[in-house]
Amino acid sequence: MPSETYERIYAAVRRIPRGRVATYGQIAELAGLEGHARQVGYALHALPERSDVPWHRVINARGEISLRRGGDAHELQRLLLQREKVKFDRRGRVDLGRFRWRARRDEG
DNA sequence: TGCTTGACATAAT
DNA sequence: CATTATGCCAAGC
Repeated sequence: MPSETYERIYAAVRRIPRGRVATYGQIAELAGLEGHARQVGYALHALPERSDVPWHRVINARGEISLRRGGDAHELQRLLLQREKVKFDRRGRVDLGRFRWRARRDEG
């Protein structure tokens, strides 16, 4: 069982609705880790691909998939997002101005 | 225990 | 909007 911090992060990621994307900063804020966006990415890194957490809906503040080359995870994320009707830019970036999910406090 | 790295964010240029 | 520099906390060695 992971640390309680991770649990909070996973819970926040699960709050992301379909067809929307959220930035690490948002997840951190929802998880109560405002300012610790790195830990969000780190938690997702430790997340198994068999997990029920929609990690693919989490991207960086630039609307780009930060995953490094050498792994297929970044491609998988793009495919998963495309299945969510999320449009990608020519440079492989998402228009946060349209697909960015506004977190809600009274929701859930 | 201490240094380096990391699925990032923000401010400055 | 892209690039560079700095800050934050946790994991890995």
